[in-house]
Amino acid sequence: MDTGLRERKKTATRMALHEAAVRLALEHGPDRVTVESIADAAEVSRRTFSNYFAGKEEAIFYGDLVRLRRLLELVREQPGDEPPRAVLTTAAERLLAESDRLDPAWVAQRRLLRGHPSLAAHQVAAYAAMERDLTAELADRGLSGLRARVLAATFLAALRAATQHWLEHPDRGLAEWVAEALA
Amino acid sequence: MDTGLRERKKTATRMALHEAAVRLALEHGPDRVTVESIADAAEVSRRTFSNYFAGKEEAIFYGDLVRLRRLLELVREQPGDEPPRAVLTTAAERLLAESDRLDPAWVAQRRLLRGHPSLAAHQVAAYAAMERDLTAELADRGLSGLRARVLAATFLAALRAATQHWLEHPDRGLAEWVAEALA
DNA sequence: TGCCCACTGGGCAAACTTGCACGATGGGAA
DNA sequence: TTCCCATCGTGCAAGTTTGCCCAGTGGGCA
Repeated sequence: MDTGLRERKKTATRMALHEAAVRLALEHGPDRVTVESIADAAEVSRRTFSNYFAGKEEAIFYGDLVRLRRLLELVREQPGDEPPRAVLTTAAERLLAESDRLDPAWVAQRRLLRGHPSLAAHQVAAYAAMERDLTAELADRGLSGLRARVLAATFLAALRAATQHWLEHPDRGLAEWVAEALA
Repeated sequence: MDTGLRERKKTATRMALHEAAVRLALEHGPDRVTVESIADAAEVSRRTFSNYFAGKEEAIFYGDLVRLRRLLELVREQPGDEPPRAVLTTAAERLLAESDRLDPAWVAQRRLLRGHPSLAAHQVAAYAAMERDLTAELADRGLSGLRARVLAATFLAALRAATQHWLEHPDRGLAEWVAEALA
């Protein structure tokens, strides 16, 4: 972490844009939100928005990107001699443990954005990028190319499915659904 | 007023620095405050502080400067054929009317800063600058150079004296003291 | 006395933001 | 269809902030 003022302000601006984008998308619906209104809400010029995000979808899904990056980090910081599947399930457990998101706003957000065509494309793209990185990480841990690819793909698919399922059946905790899906 | 984003942010930064400077001076005493601590409190670099103010005293007295500038503005916007003394007293009345400063923080601030040598010098300088501008304005209204100078000087002196007096005898309103001093 | 150290003001380059302009895109009205 | 208009992405110049620098100042201490 760079504790410099410049770096902190950039992070703050990125977060302000992300949060403004999510809030406005929830308030008015994802397609009735303009880049300009997001920039205004974040106290920043329209041009500056473009310096941070390629489009409003990217701004909306920035939270997911952070989450996925954190997951990759959790995978990487585990010892190299662990069995790959254990590494993945442990990482998933820790991710859920450190972000106890019973935050109802987050749930509402996911519910609203789910299934929205232009947004879904971006979410898929984010997962695809993560799949690449995760595959590389697993290959570094000795798996063959094919096995790494398959494991990464199925792991992320299971994660996504469990989250989706949890949104529709919040009677049990997300962690339980994830555990079941990974098994 | 320029409603542009750039201009608004500059104003916000200047105000943040001014308010941080006053707050810290009140908390820790005027000389135990460093430029760096002011900049930190305003979420800005030490270098940026220097882009706005020449020193911490200037930052502390920026509020007074704004007040004095507003007074000059109130003088200027009055019709040119008014008697000069009436112009001044009217301007003073309006200034007091629009800023009903019974704000106890402001009083505490003035009490603390009053008499502090390094600060007093700057306050005097601010009044001197205003005296110049006010003299010029009065000269534009037809007064001879000497009369303009004297009227400006006595008017500002009366204002300052009334404020000072009010700080020590807050039993009557500031407006009353000012009215009496001007008479 | 001389030395150290915190604080300051300001030069400078690099990084960042803003404002503006221009072309591209797409939806809706004539 | 064709035209209009809102929105968008992006290049560019000007304005602003940051970080690093260094020299000057003044208080405290050996």
